[in-house]
Amino acid sequence: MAQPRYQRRKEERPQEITEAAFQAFAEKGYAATRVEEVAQRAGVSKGLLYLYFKTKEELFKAVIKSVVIRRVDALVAALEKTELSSEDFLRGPLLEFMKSVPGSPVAVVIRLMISEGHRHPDLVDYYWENVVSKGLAAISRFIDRGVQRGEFRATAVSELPQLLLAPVMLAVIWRILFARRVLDTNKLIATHIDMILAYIKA
Amino acid sequence: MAQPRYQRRKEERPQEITEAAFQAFAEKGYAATRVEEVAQRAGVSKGLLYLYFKTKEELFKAVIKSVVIRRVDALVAALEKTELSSEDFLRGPLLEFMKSVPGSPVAVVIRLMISEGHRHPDLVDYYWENVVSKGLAAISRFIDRGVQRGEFRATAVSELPQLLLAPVMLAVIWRILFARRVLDTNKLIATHIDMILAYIKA
DNA sequence: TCACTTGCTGACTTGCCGGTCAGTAAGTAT
DNA sequence: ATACTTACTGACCGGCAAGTCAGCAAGTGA
Repeated sequence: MAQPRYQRRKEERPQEITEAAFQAFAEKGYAATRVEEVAQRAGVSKGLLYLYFKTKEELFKAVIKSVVIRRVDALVAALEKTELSSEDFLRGPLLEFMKSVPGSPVAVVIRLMISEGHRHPDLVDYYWENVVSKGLAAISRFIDRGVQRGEFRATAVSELPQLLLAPVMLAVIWRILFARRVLDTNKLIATHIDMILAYIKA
Repeated sequence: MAQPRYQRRKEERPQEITEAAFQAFAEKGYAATRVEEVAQRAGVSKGLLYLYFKTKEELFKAVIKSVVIRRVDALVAALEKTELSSEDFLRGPLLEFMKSVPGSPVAVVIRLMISEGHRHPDLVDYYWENVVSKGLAAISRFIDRGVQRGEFRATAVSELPQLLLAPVMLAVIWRILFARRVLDTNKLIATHIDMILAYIKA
């Protein structure tokens, strides 16, 4: 016996803490989550948390970044490198990606950004540069490529890639607000893609 | 001289206070707004505020309800009573309505609901029953009417009225997060309506 | 095994903010 | 005028949660 009261794990702590924080923020939002609770979930004392993160706000930023970083690049790469026809790509990989968002950590991040973005403008900038603008630009290029290949006709969609993502946004919000009310978000998104294609196909 | 220090205005106070609260919540969000600040904006002491609203939470609910109540019924009525062709109605009054949302108090309410909804489930229910479900049902009926009249073909849009509103949602979120980055939300919404029509027209 | 470094703990401090209430003065009735 | 009601004020209280720090003990190396 004489279980040691704790183990030293300098390397792993930050990730363990951000993961615990993500869980907590996802459930309660940022403002309503106590730092002490994050520490508990991470199996750590509050004091230690403050060794790794100077303030609660810094912890918040770390959480957002940890979720965001991986996600987008995969999508962008897929958009650039696919050898499918544009239509097949929209109906395949992109559709799957879009359907996955509302149930993913990204949805949590969106909620946090909407609630707390105001007070973290530098974080909004970061999110903009590393996620939103990259993603939108890649979609724009993808559409343009379709136009050049003669698969699509020239439409306003090229300059408004947001149009593609609109139902994803709605689905995310829906899940946040009305989790209990039924909405077939998959069908919503699939129908929307169908509609887009009907509109832009040459 | 001898300005009286205050005037008694029993009748007007509640509205004055909810209006001040709306402003404050719009700028800072609910959690970050101090009751004292709301009182100041309303030109009133904190104590008086607590005479009219039992708690900060009750004030919050009053604010949401005051914004929401008027709005939807007008839309629903317009959807039922219009004598325009379905296409003209979509391209006219409905488009105008949709374009107006991102800059209206409704956008603020949406933000507040997303941030704080979790902790006010009864408010979410209220919002659902009095706004969302009513509005969506009216749109569904409108589409169905178009189908019956032979203006539209039968599509999944009847069961997914959310599809129509998706770009409005995105525009609202965009304004909240990326106010400074340009997005022609009017064009976004107009193009979307165009697309919907191309998809469902008989 | 003993001296030493440092990851880690948890009780404490501090300041803020929702909510209270004793007192004050604006309006009213007589 | 004068007595009375009540809308309104603002100093105060209590609790809560962010952030601190003196001390403790897990690991390390000789």
